[in-house]
Amino acid sequence: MTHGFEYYVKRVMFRLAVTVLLGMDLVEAGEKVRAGLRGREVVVVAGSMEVFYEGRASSYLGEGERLLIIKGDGSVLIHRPHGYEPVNWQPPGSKIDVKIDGDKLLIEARRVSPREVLRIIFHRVLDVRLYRLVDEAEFAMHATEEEMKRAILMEPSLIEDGFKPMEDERRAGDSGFIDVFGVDSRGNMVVVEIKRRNATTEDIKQLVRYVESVEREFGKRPRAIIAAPGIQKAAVRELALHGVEFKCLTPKRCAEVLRRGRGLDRFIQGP
Amino acid sequence: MTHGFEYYVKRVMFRLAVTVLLGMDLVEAGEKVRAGLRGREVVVVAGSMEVFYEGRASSYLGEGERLLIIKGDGSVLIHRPHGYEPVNWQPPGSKIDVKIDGDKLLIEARRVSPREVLRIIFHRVLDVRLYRLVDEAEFAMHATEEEMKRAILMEPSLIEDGFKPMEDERRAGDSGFIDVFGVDSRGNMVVVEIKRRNATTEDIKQLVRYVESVEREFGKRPRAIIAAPGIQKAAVRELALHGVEFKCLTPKRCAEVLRRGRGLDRFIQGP
DNA sequence: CCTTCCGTTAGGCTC
DNA sequence: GAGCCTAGCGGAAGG
Repeated sequence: MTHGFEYYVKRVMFRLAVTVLLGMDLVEAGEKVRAGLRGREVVVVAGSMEVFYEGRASSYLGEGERLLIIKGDGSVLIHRPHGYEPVNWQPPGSKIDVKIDGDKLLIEARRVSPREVLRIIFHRVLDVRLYRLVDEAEFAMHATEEEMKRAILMEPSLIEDGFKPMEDERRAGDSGFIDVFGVDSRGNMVVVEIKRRNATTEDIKQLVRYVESVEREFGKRPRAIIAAPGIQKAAVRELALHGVEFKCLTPKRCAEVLRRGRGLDRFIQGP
Repeated sequence: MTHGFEYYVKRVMFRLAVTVLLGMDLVEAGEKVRAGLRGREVVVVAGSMEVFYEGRASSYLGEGERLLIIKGDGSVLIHRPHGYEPVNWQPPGSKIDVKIDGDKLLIEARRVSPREVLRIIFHRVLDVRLYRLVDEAEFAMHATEEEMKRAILMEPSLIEDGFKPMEDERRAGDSGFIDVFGVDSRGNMVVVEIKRRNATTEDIKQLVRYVESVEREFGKRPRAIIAAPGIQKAAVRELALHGVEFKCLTPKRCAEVLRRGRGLDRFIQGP
Protein backbone atom coordinates (compact mmCIF):
# COMPACT_ATOMS: atom_id res chain seq x y z
CA MET A 1 0.00 0.00 0.00
CA THR A 2 2.99 2.34 0.03
CA HIS A 3 4.26 4.13 -3.02
CA GLY A 4 7.74 5.27 -3.85
CA PHE A 5 8.88 8.87 -3.44
CA GLU A 6 8.84 9.42 -7.19
CA TYR A 7 5.21 8.35 -7.39
CA TYR A 8 4.11 11.17 -5.09
CA VAL A 9 6.23 13.74 -6.86
CA LYS A 10 4.75 12.73 -10.22
CA ARG A 11 1.23 12.90 -8.76
CA VAL A 12 1.86 16.44 -7.53
CA MET A 13 3.26 17.45 -10.90
CA PHE A 14 0.29 15.98 -12.75
CA ARG A 15 -2.03 17.85 -10.42
CA LEU A 16 -0.07 21.03 -11.07
CA ALA A 17 -0.42 20.59 -14.83
CA VAL A 18 -4.18 20.04 -14.51
CA THR A 19 -4.46 23.15 -12.34
CA VAL A 20 -2.57 25.30 -14.83
CA LEU A 21 -4.71 24.09 -17.71
CA LEU A 22 -8.17 23.79 -16.14
CA GLY A 23 -7.96 25.79 -12.94
CA MET A 24 -8.12 24.48 -9.41
CA ASP A 25 -10.60 21.96 -8.19
CA LEU A 26 -13.50 24.09 -6.95
CA VAL A 27 -14.21 22.07 -3.84
CA GLU A 28 -10.59 22.31 -2.83
CA ALA A 29 -10.59 26.04 -3.62
CA GLY A 30 -13.71 26.55 -1.51
CA GLU A 31 -12.17 24.66 1.40
CA LYS A 32 -9.05 26.76 1.21
CA VAL A 33 -11.07 29.99 1.19
CA ARG A 34 -13.08 28.79 4.20
CA ALA A 35 -9.89 27.92 6.04
CA GLY A 36 -8.54 31.40 5.34
CA LEU A 37 -11.72 33.05 6.60
CA ARG A 38 -11.71 30.93 9.75
CA GLY A 39 -8.14 32.02 10.43
CA ARG A 40 -9.01 35.67 9.61
CA GLU A 41 -6.27 35.66 7.03
CA VAL A 42 -6.16 37.77 3.89
CA VAL A 43 -7.63 35.59 1.14
CA VAL A 44 -6.72 36.29 -2.48
CA VAL A 45 -8.60 34.37 -5.15
CA ALA A 46 -7.79 34.72 -8.84
CA GLY A 47 -10.31 33.35 -11.27
CA SER A 48 -13.04 33.81 -13.82
CA MET A 49 -16.17 35.17 -12.18
CA GLU A 50 -19.50 36.87 -12.58
CA VAL A 51 -20.42 39.53 -10.02
CA PHE A 52 -23.84 40.67 -8.82
CA TYR A 53 -24.33 43.61 -6.47
CA GLU A 54 -27.63 44.71 -4.97
CA GLY A 55 -28.03 47.38 -2.33
CA ARG A 56 -27.97 51.17 -2.47
CA ALA A 57 -27.62 50.65 -6.21
CA SER A 58 -27.31 47.43 -8.18
CA SER A 59 -24.80 46.22 -10.74
CA TYR A 60 -23.90 43.28 -12.88
CA LEU A 61 -20.47 42.38 -14.18
CA GLY A 62 -20.23 39.57 -16.74
CA GLU A 63 -17.72 36.75 -16.65
CA GLY A 64 -14.07 37.72 -16.70
CA GLU A 65 -10.81 37.09 -14.86
CA ARG A 66 -10.24 39.18 -11.73
CA LEU A 67 -8.80 39.18 -8.25
CA LEU A 68 -11.04 38.74 -5.24
CA ILE A 69 -9.55 39.90 -1.94
CA ILE A 70 -11.23 39.14 1.38
CA LYS A 71 -9.69 40.52 4.56
CA GLY A 72 -10.05 39.24 8.09
CA ASP A 73 -12.34 42.12 9.06
CA GLY A 74 -14.84 41.26 6.32
CA SER A 75 -13.72 43.79 3.73
CA VAL A 76 -14.18 42.49 0.19
CA LEU A 77 -12.59 43.87 -2.97
CA ILE A 78 -12.91 42.80 -6.58
CA HIS A 79 -10.18 44.13 -8.83
CA ARG A 80 -10.15 43.99 -12.61
CA PRO A 81 -6.75 43.86 -14.36
CA HIS A 82 -6.88 47.64 -14.82
CA GLY A 83 -7.85 50.69 -12.84
CA TYR A 84 -7.10 51.96 -9.36
CA GLU A 85 -10.54 51.38 -7.94
CA PRO A 86 -12.24 48.07 -7.16
CA VAL A 87 -15.09 47.38 -9.60
CA ASN A 88 -17.17 45.95 -6.73
CA TRP A 89 -16.61 45.87 -3.01
CA GLN A 90 -18.09 45.47 0.43
CA PRO A 91 -16.82 47.48 3.44
CA PRO A 92 -15.52 45.91 6.68
CA GLY A 93 -18.00 43.91 8.73
CA SER A 94 -19.57 41.93 5.92
CA LYS A 95 -20.57 38.33 6.56
CA ILE A 96 -18.97 35.95 4.08
CA ASP A 97 -20.58 32.74 2.83
CA VAL A 98 -18.79 30.18 0.71
CA LYS A 99 -20.56 27.32 -1.00
CA ILE A 100 -20.33 24.97 -3.91
CA ASP A 101 -23.30 25.12 -6.26
CA GLY A 102 -23.03 22.44 -8.93
CA ASP A 103 -19.81 23.17 -10.81
CA LYS A 104 -19.57 26.75 -9.53
CA LEU A 105 -17.98 28.25 -6.45
CA LEU A 106 -20.28 30.82 -4.86
CA ILE A 107 -19.05 33.51 -2.51
CA GLU A 108 -21.47 35.98 -0.95
CA ALA A 109 -20.72 39.02 1.19
CA ARG A 110 -23.68 40.48 3.09
CA ARG A 111 -24.07 43.60 5.12
CA VAL A 112 -27.10 44.65 7.13
CA SER A 113 -27.10 48.42 7.25
CA PRO A 114 -27.49 49.40 4.57
CA ARG A 115 -28.74 46.00 3.42
CA GLU A 116 -26.41 45.00 0.60
CA VAL A 117 -25.35 41.76 -1.03
CA LEU A 118 -22.34 41.07 -3.19
CA ARG A 119 -22.56 37.70 -4.95
CA ILE A 120 -19.59 36.27 -6.77
CA ILE A 121 -19.90 33.20 -8.96
CA PHE A 122 -16.59 31.60 -9.85
CA HIS A 123 -16.67 29.62 -13.07
CA ARG A 124 -12.98 28.85 -12.77
CA VAL A 125 -10.50 29.35 -9.96
CA LEU A 126 -6.93 29.95 -11.04
CA ASP A 127 -5.37 30.39 -7.63
CA VAL A 128 -6.17 30.80 -3.95
CA ARG A 129 -3.61 32.37 -1.62
CA LEU A 130 -3.84 32.87 2.12
CA TYR A 131 -1.71 35.47 3.85
CA ARG A 132 -1.43 35.83 7.58
CA LEU A 133 -0.19 39.40 7.69
CA VAL A 134 0.99 41.13 10.84
CA ASP A 135 0.84 44.89 10.58
CA GLU A 136 0.75 47.04 13.70
CA ALA A 137 2.50 50.04 12.21
CA GLU A 138 1.13 53.54 12.59
CA PHE A 139 0.12 55.46 9.50
CA ALA A 140 1.25 59.06 9.63
CA MET A 141 -0.18 61.49 7.13
CA HIS A 142 1.14 65.02 6.92
CA ALA A 143 -0.10 68.27 5.49
CA THR A 144 -3.79 67.64 5.95
CA GLU A 145 -6.11 70.60 6.49
CA GLU A 146 -6.04 69.78 10.21
CA GLU A 147 -2.25 70.01 10.18
CA MET A 148 -2.34 73.31 8.31
CA LYS A 149 -4.49 74.66 11.12
CA ARG A 150 -2.08 73.41 13.74
CA ALA A 151 0.76 75.06 11.84
CA ILE A 152 -1.10 78.39 11.88
CA LEU A 153 -1.80 78.09 15.62
CA MET A 154 1.88 77.33 16.19
CA GLU A 155 3.12 80.06 13.83
CA PRO A 156 0.36 82.69 13.33
CA SER A 157 2.59 84.86 11.12
CA LEU A 158 1.86 82.31 8.41
CA ILE A 159 -1.33 84.36 8.05
CA GLU A 160 0.26 87.76 8.67
CA ASP A 161 2.55 89.51 11.12
CA GLY A 162 0.78 90.36 14.34
CA PHE A 163 -2.07 87.92 13.83
CA LYS A 164 -3.26 86.36 17.12
CA PRO A 165 -5.49 83.27 16.96
CA MET A 166 -8.14 83.32 19.72
CA GLU A 167 -10.19 80.19 18.99
CA ASP A 168 -10.09 77.27 16.61
CA GLU A 169 -13.22 75.44 15.47
CA ARG A 170 -15.42 78.30 16.65
CA ARG A 171 -19.10 77.65 15.97
CA ALA A 172 -20.52 80.25 13.53
CA GLY A 173 -24.25 80.19 14.27
CA ASP A 174 -25.72 77.42 12.13
CA SER A 175 -23.28 78.05 9.28
CA GLY A 176 -20.69 75.57 10.54
CA PHE A 177 -17.29 75.97 12.16
CA ILE A 178 -14.70 78.67 11.62
CA ASP A 179 -11.24 77.15 11.11
CA VAL A 180 -9.37 79.90 12.98
CA PHE A 181 -10.85 82.98 14.66
CA GLY A 182 -8.50 85.71 15.87
CA VAL A 183 -7.49 89.38 15.88
CA ASP A 184 -4.96 91.28 13.78
CA SER A 185 -2.30 93.75 14.96
CA ARG A 186 -4.90 96.57 14.95
CA GLY A 187 -7.43 94.64 17.00
CA ASN A 188 -9.75 93.77 14.10
CA MET A 189 -11.51 90.43 14.26
CA VAL A 190 -10.24 87.98 11.64
CA VAL A 191 -11.97 84.88 10.29
CA VAL A 192 -9.58 82.44 8.59
CA GLU A 193 -10.71 79.65 6.30
CA ILE A 194 -8.08 77.04 5.38
CA LYS A 195 -8.02 74.90 2.26
CA ARG A 196 -5.25 72.50 1.31
CA ARG A 197 -6.18 72.84 -2.38
CA ASN A 198 -7.05 75.80 -4.57
CA ALA A 199 -9.98 77.78 -3.15
CA THR A 200 -13.28 77.67 -5.05
CA THR A 201 -16.23 80.06 -5.23
CA GLU A 202 -18.04 77.74 -2.82
CA ASP A 203 -15.21 78.15 -0.30
CA ILE A 204 -15.45 81.94 -0.57
CA LYS A 205 -19.21 81.80 -0.11
CA GLN A 206 -18.85 79.63 2.98
CA LEU A 207 -16.33 82.10 4.41
CA VAL A 208 -18.76 84.95 3.72
CA ARG A 209 -21.46 83.04 5.64
CA TYR A 210 -19.07 82.85 8.61
CA VAL A 211 -18.34 86.57 8.29
CA GLU A 212 -22.05 87.37 8.34
CA SER A 213 -22.61 85.11 11.32
CA VAL A 214 -19.84 86.87 13.26
CA GLU A 215 -21.23 90.25 12.19
CA ARG A 216 -24.67 89.29 13.53
CA GLU A 217 -23.11 88.18 16.81
CA PHE A 218 -20.71 91.09 17.40
CA GLY A 219 -22.34 93.86 15.36
CA LYS A 220 -19.04 94.40 13.57
CA ARG A 221 -17.85 92.85 10.32
CA PRO A 222 -14.60 90.86 10.73
CA ARG A 223 -11.83 90.61 8.16
CA ALA A 224 -12.02 87.42 6.12
CA ILE A 225 -8.90 85.60 4.98
CA ILE A 226 -8.83 82.49 2.88
CA ALA A 227 -5.52 80.62 3.29
CA ALA A 228 -4.90 78.15 0.48
CA PRO A 229 -2.13 77.18 -1.96
CA GLY A 230 -4.03 78.99 -4.73
CA ILE A 231 -7.40 80.12 -5.94
CA GLN A 232 -9.53 79.05 -8.89
CA LYS A 233 -9.75 81.64 -11.62
CA ALA A 234 -13.54 81.77 -11.33
CA ALA A 235 -13.23 82.52 -7.59
CA VAL A 236 -10.97 85.57 -7.96
CA ARG A 237 -13.86 87.96 -8.68
CA GLU A 238 -15.73 86.66 -5.62
CA LEU A 239 -12.79 87.82 -3.49
CA ALA A 240 -13.16 91.48 -4.41
CA LEU A 241 -16.94 91.20 -4.48
CA HIS A 242 -17.13 90.18 -0.82
CA GLY A 243 -13.99 91.89 0.48
CA VAL A 244 -12.27 88.58 1.19
CA GLU A 245 -8.47 88.49 1.37
CA PHE A 246 -6.33 85.70 -0.03
CA LYS A 247 -3.20 84.41 1.69
CA CYS A 248 -1.10 81.88 -0.18
CA LEU A 249 -0.35 78.95 2.15
CA THR A 250 0.78 75.54 0.99
CA PRO A 251 0.47 72.25 2.89
CA LYS A 252 4.18 71.79 2.31
CA ARG A 253 5.07 75.05 4.05
CA CYS A 254 2.86 74.05 6.97
CA ALA A 255 4.48 70.65 7.19
CA GLU A 256 7.88 72.39 7.43
CA VAL A 257 6.64 74.60 10.25
CA LEU A 258 5.30 71.59 12.13
CA ARG A 259 8.55 69.69 11.64
CA ARG A 260 10.47 72.67 12.97
CA GLY A 261 8.01 72.88 15.89
CA ARG A 262 8.49 69.23 16.74
CA GLY A 263 12.22 69.78 16.47
CA LEU A 264 11.99 72.62 19.00
CA ASP A 265 9.84 70.54 21.32
CA ARG A 266 12.49 67.87 21.30
CA PHE A 267 15.17 70.47 22.00
CA ILE A 268 13.26 72.05 24.87
CA GLN A 269 12.06 68.87 26.53
CA GLY A 270 15.18 66.84 25.88
CA PRO A 271 15.33 63.52 24.00
CA MET B 1 27.84 16.42 -12.72
CA THR B 2 24.32 15.01 -12.67
CA HIS B 3 22.34 14.49 -9.51
CA GLY B 4 19.60 12.03 -8.74
CA PHE B 5 15.92 12.96 -8.85
CA GLU B 6 15.67 12.92 -5.07
CA TYR B 7 18.52 15.42 -4.79
CA TYR B 8 16.59 18.01 -6.77
CA VAL B 9 13.39 17.41 -4.87
CA LYS B 10 15.22 17.81 -1.57
CA ARG B 11 16.84 20.99 -2.84
CA VAL B 12 13.42 22.41 -3.76
CA MET B 13 12.03 21.47 -0.37
CA PHE B 14 14.97 23.02 1.44
CA ARG B 15 14.45 26.20 -0.57
CA LEU B 16 10.75 26.12 0.30
CA ALA B 17 11.54 25.83 4.01
CA VAL B 18 13.98 28.73 3.80
CA THR B 19 11.36 30.80 1.98
CA VAL B 20 8.68 30.09 4.58
CA LEU B 21 11.04 30.99 7.42
CA LEU B 22 13.02 33.88 5.99
CA GLY B 23 11.04 35.03 2.98
CA MET B 24 11.99 34.89 -0.67
CA ASP B 25 15.37 35.76 -2.02
CA LEU B 26 15.04 39.49 -2.77
CA VAL B 27 16.91 39.41 -6.06
CA GLU B 28 14.70 36.61 -7.27
CA ALA B 29 11.60 38.47 -6.05
CA GLY B 30 12.71 41.62 -7.85
CA GLU B 31 13.30 39.70 -11.08
CA LYS B 32 9.86 38.16 -10.88
CA VAL B 33 8.22 41.56 -10.31
CA ARG B 34 10.13 42.99 -13.29
CA ALA B 35 9.02 40.09 -15.44
CA GLY B 36 5.40 40.69 -14.43
CA LEU B 37 5.65 44.40 -15.25
CA ARG B 38 7.22 43.67 -18.64
CA GLY B 39 4.34 41.32 -19.43
CA ARG B 40 1.80 43.86 -18.10
CA GLU B 41 0.48 41.25 -15.74
CA VAL B 42 -1.14 41.87 -12.38
CA VAL B 43 1.67 41.62 -9.82
CA VAL B 44 0.83 40.76 -6.22
CA VAL B 45 3.63 41.00 -3.67
CA ALA B 46 3.16 40.03 -0.04
CA GLY B 47 5.83 41.13 2.37
CA SER B 48 7.08 43.32 5.13
CA MET B 49 7.51 46.87 3.91
CA GLU B 50 7.90 50.51 4.77
CA VAL B 51 5.99 53.00 2.62
CA PHE B 52 6.81 56.63 1.83
CA TYR B 53 4.47 58.92 -0.08
CA GLU B 54 5.25 62.45 -1.17
CA GLY B 55 3.05 64.57 -3.40
CA ARG B 56 -0.13 66.54 -2.73
CA ALA B 57 0.32 65.42 0.85
CA SER B 58 2.97 63.19 2.36
CA SER B 59 2.78 60.10 4.49
CA TYR B 60 4.91 57.52 6.17
CA LEU B 61 3.90 54.00 7.10
CA GLY B 62 6.31 52.01 9.26
CA GLU B 63 7.33 48.44 8.66
CA GLY B 64 4.55 45.87 8.55
CA GLU B 65 3.20 43.05 6.41
CA ARG B 66 0.93 44.08 3.53
CA LEU B 67 -0.08 43.30 0.00
CA LEU B 68 1.29 45.34 -2.89
CA ILE B 69 -0.70 45.11 -6.11
CA ILE B 70 0.61 46.54 -9.37
CA LYS B 71 -1.59 46.37 -12.45
CA GLY B 72 -0.57 46.43 -16.10
CA ASP B 73 -1.82 50.00 -16.53
CA GLY B 74 0.44 51.31 -13.77
CA SER B 75 -2.11 51.37 -10.95
CA VAL B 76 -0.54 50.65 -7.58
CA LEU B 77 -2.34 49.62 -4.40
CA ILE B 78 -1.03 48.88 -0.93
CA HIS B 79 -3.46 47.00 1.27
CA ARG B 80 -3.09 46.42 4.98
CA PRO B 81 -4.70 43.28 6.49
CA HIS B 82 -7.77 45.34 7.38
CA GLY B 83 -9.96 48.02 5.85
CA TYR B 84 -11.67 48.51 2.53
CA GLU B 85 -9.42 51.28 1.29
CA PRO B 86 -5.79 51.03 0.24
CA VAL B 87 -3.52 52.74 2.76
CA ASN B 88 -1.39 54.10 -0.09
CA TRP B 89 -1.86 54.05 -3.82
CA GLN B 90 -0.93 55.49 -7.18
CA PRO B 91 -3.47 55.89 -10.01
CA PRO B 92 -3.09 54.35 -13.51
CA GLY B 93 -0.23 55.66 -15.61
CA SER B 94 2.44 55.60 -12.95
CA LYS B 95 5.97 54.64 -13.91
CA ILE B 96 7.27 51.73 -11.85
CA ASP B 97 10.92 51.22 -10.92
CA VAL B 98 12.25 48.09 -9.26
CA LYS B 99 15.71 47.88 -7.78
CA ILE B 100 17.77 46.08 -5.22
CA ASP B 101 19.40 48.36 -2.66
CA GLY B 102 21.66 46.40 -0.37
CA ASP B 103 19.47 43.84 1.36
CA LYS B 104 16.24 45.66 0.52
CA LEU B 105 13.92 45.50 -2.48
CA LEU B 106 12.90 48.99 -3.56
CA ILE B 107 9.81 49.65 -5.65
CA GLU B 108 8.94 53.20 -6.72
CA ALA B 109 5.84 54.43 -8.51
CA ARG B 110 6.09 57.93 -10.00
CA ARG B 111 3.52 60.18 -11.55
CA VAL B 112 4.20 63.51 -13.21
CA SER B 113 1.04 65.57 -12.87
CA PRO B 114 0.60 66.06 -10.04
CA ARG B 115 4.19 65.14 -9.22
CA GLU B 116 3.98 62.31 -6.75
CA VAL B 117 6.21 59.48 -5.62
CA LEU B 118 5.30 56.32 -3.79
CA ARG B 119 8.33 54.51 -2.44
CA ILE B 120 8.07 51.02 -1.04
CA ILE B 121 10.95 49.38 0.76
CA PHE B 122 10.58 45.65 1.21
CA HIS B 123 12.50 44.26 4.15
CA ARG B 124 11.15 40.80 3.51
CA VAL B 125 9.22 39.34 0.60
CA LEU B 126 6.85 36.50 1.50
CA ASP B 127 5.43 35.86 -1.94
CA VAL B 128 5.27 37.21 -5.48
CA ARG B 129 2.40 36.18 -7.76
CA LEU B 130 1.87 37.10 -11.39
CA TYR B 131 -1.61 36.91 -12.92
CA ARG B 132 -2.31 37.32 -16.61
CA LEU B 133 -5.99 38.18 -16.36
CA VAL B 134 -8.32 38.49 -19.35
CA ASP B 135 -11.39 40.58 -18.60
CA GLU B 136 -13.37 42.18 -21.39
CA ALA B 137 -16.76 42.10 -19.64
CA GLU B 138 -18.97 45.17 -19.48
CA PHE B 139 -19.89 46.65 -16.12
CA ALA B 140 -23.56 47.63 -15.83
CA MET B 141 -24.63 49.81 -12.94
CA HIS B 142 -28.27 50.55 -12.14
CA ALA B 143 -30.17 53.09 -10.06
CA THR B 144 -27.82 55.99 -10.75
CA GLU B 145 -29.06 59.57 -11.01
CA GLU B 146 -29.02 59.10 -14.79
CA GLU B 147 -31.37 56.13 -14.45
CA MET B 148 -33.68 58.07 -12.17
CA LYS B 149 -33.98 60.64 -14.95
CA ARG B 150 -34.78 57.93 -17.50
CA ALA B 151 -37.47 56.58 -15.17
CA ILE B 152 -39.07 60.04 -14.93
CA LEU B 153 -39.00 60.45 -18.71
CA MET B 154 -40.60 57.01 -19.07
CA GLU B 155 -43.15 57.57 -16.29
CA PRO B 156 -43.59 61.33 -15.67
CA SER B 157 -46.29 60.76 -13.01
CA LEU B 158 -43.37 59.86 -10.72
CA ILE B 159 -43.14 63.66 -10.39
CA GLU B 160 -46.91 64.33 -10.46
CA ASP B 161 -50.00 63.48 -12.46
CA GLY B 162 -50.17 65.44 -15.68
CA PHE B 163 -46.46 66.33 -15.74
CA LYS B 164 -45.04 66.39 -19.28
CA PRO B 165 -41.24 66.41 -19.72
CA MET B 166 -40.17 68.59 -22.66
CA GLU B 167 -36.37 68.46 -22.51
CA ASP B 168 -33.68 66.71 -20.53
CA GLU B 169 -30.24 68.20 -19.91
CA ARG B 170 -31.48 71.65 -20.91
CA ARG B 171 -28.76 74.28 -20.63
CA ALA B 172 -29.67 76.91 -18.04
CA GLY B 173 -27.59 79.93 -19.08
CA ASP B 174 -24.20 79.54 -17.43
CA SER B 175 -25.68 77.88 -14.34
CA GLY B 176 -25.34 74.33 -15.66
CA PHE B 177 -27.84 71.78 -16.94
CA ILE B 178 -31.43 71.24 -15.84
CA ASP B 179 -32.11 67.55 -15.22
CA VAL B 180 -35.69 67.62 -16.56
CA PHE B 181 -37.57 70.61 -17.95
CA GLY B 182 -41.32 70.28 -18.61
CA VAL B 183 -44.85 71.60 -18.06
CA ASP B 184 -47.51 70.64 -15.52
CA SER B 185 -51.21 69.91 -16.16
CA ARG B 186 -51.99 73.65 -16.06
CA GLY B 187 -49.30 74.60 -18.53
CA ASN B 188 -46.81 75.98 -15.97
CA MET B 189 -43.12 75.47 -16.70
CA VAL B 190 -41.47 73.01 -14.29
CA VAL B 191 -37.78 72.63 -13.49
CA VAL B 192 -36.91 69.26 -11.90
CA GLU B 193 -33.66 68.55 -10.09
CA ILE B 194 -32.91 64.91 -9.28
CA LYS B 195 -30.74 63.58 -6.45
CA ARG B 196 -30.18 59.92 -5.58
CA ARG B 197 -29.40 60.90 -1.98
CA ASN B 198 -30.96 63.35 0.47
CA ALA B 199 -31.11 66.87 -0.93
CA THR B 200 -28.86 69.52 0.63
CA THR B 201 -29.10 73.30 0.84
CA GLU B 202 -26.54 73.43 -1.97
CA ASP B 203 -28.88 71.36 -4.16
CA ILE B 204 -31.76 73.75 -3.45
CA LYS B 205 -29.56 76.74 -4.27
CA GLN B 206 -28.49 75.16 -7.53
CA LEU B 207 -32.14 74.53 -8.42
CA VAL B 208 -32.95 78.18 -7.61
CA ARG B 209 -30.16 79.27 -9.96
CA TYR B 210 -31.82 77.24 -12.71
CA VAL B 211 -35.20 78.78 -11.89
CA GLU B 212 -33.74 82.27 -12.16
CA SER B 213 -32.04 81.42 -15.43
CA VAL B 214 -35.34 80.18 -16.90
CA GLU B 215 -37.12 83.26 -15.54
CA ARG B 216 -34.59 85.52 -17.30
CA GLU B 217 -35.06 83.60 -20.54
CA PHE B 218 -38.90 83.33 -20.55
CA GLY B 219 -39.90 86.29 -18.36
CA LYS B 220 -41.92 83.89 -16.19
CA ARG B 221 -40.85 82.02 -13.08
CA PRO B 222 -41.16 78.24 -13.43
CA ARG B 223 -42.16 75.81 -10.65
CA ALA B 224 -39.17 74.14 -9.06
CA ILE B 225 -39.31 70.52 -7.87
CA ILE B 226 -36.51 68.66 -6.17
CA ALA B 227 -36.95 64.89 -6.54
CA ALA B 228 -34.89 62.95 -4.02
CA PRO B 229 -35.27 60.13 -1.48
CA GLY B 230 -35.23 62.72 1.31
CA ILE B 231 -34.04 66.14 2.35
CA GLN B 232 -31.52 67.30 4.94
CA LYS B 233 -33.12 69.04 7.90
CA ALA B 234 -31.08 72.19 7.31
CA ALA B 235 -32.41 72.33 3.75
CA VAL B 236 -36.12 72.24 4.68
CA ARG B 237 -36.27 75.96 5.45
CA GLU B 238 -34.62 76.74 2.11
CA LEU B 239 -37.55 75.00 0.40
CA ALA B 240 -40.16 77.42 1.72
CA LEU B 241 -37.76 80.34 1.43
CA HIS B 242 -37.40 79.89 -2.33
CA GLY B 243 -40.75 78.30 -3.13
CA VAL B 244 -39.19 75.00 -4.07
CA GLU B 245 -41.32 71.82 -3.91
CA PHE B 246 -40.06 68.48 -2.69
CA LYS B 247 -41.09 65.19 -4.27
CA CYS B 248 -39.95 61.99 -2.58
CA LEU B 249 -38.38 59.68 -5.17
CA THR B 250 -36.06 56.78 -4.40
CA PRO B 251 -33.55 55.13 -6.75
CA LYS B 252 -35.25 51.81 -5.94
CA ARG B 253 -38.67 53.00 -7.09
CA CYS B 254 -37.08 54.28 -10.32
CA ALA B 255 -35.33 50.96 -10.88
CA GLU B 256 -38.72 49.20 -10.56
CA VAL B 257 -40.26 51.52 -13.12
CA LEU B 258 -37.41 50.88 -15.53
CA ARG B 259 -37.68 47.11 -15.06
CA ARG B 260 -41.41 47.30 -15.72
CA GLY B 261 -40.71 49.46 -18.76
CA ARG B 262 -38.29 46.92 -20.14
CA GLY B 263 -40.82 44.18 -19.40
CA LEU B 264 -43.48 46.06 -21.40
CA ASP B 265 -41.10 46.64 -24.28
CA ARG B 266 -40.53 42.93 -24.45
CA PHE B 267 -44.27 42.26 -24.33
CA ILE B 268 -45.07 44.79 -27.05
CA GLN B 269 -42.22 43.99 -29.39
CA GLY B 270 -42.18 40.23 -28.80
CA PRO B 271 -39.27 38.26 -27.37
C1' DC C 1 -5.58 71.98 -19.84
C1' DC C 2 -9.19 73.42 -16.29
C1' DT C 3 -13.72 73.15 -14.08
C1' DT C 4 -17.96 70.85 -12.42
C1' DC C 5 -20.42 67.13 -10.71
C1' DC C 6 -21.35 62.23 -9.41
C1' DG C 7 -20.20 58.13 -6.45
C1' DT C 8 -22.78 51.66 -3.77
C1' DT C 9 -18.37 57.65 -2.62
C1' DA C 10 -15.66 56.04 2.44
C1' DG C 11 -14.45 57.61 6.88
C1' DG C 12 -14.46 60.55 10.78
C1' DC C 13 -16.76 63.50 13.75
C1' DT C 14 -20.62 65.35 16.45
C1' DC C 15 -25.14 65.17 18.26
C1' DG D 1 -28.12 55.93 14.47
C1' DA D 2 -28.58 60.43 11.55
C1' DG D 3 -26.33 64.46 9.82
C1' DC D 4 -22.33 66.89 8.10
C1' DC D 5 -17.69 67.62 6.10
C1' DT D 6 -13.25 66.19 4.15
C1' DA D 7 -10.44 63.51 0.80
C1' DG D 8 -3.46 62.53 -1.86
C1' DC D 9 -10.76 61.75 -3.02
C1' DG D 10 -11.18 59.13 -8.46
C1' DG D 11 -13.58 59.51 -12.68
C1' DA D 12 -16.32 61.46 -16.41
C1' DA D 13 -17.94 65.05 -19.20
C1' DG D 14 -17.79 69.51 -20.95
C1' DG D 15 -15.37 73.87 -22.31
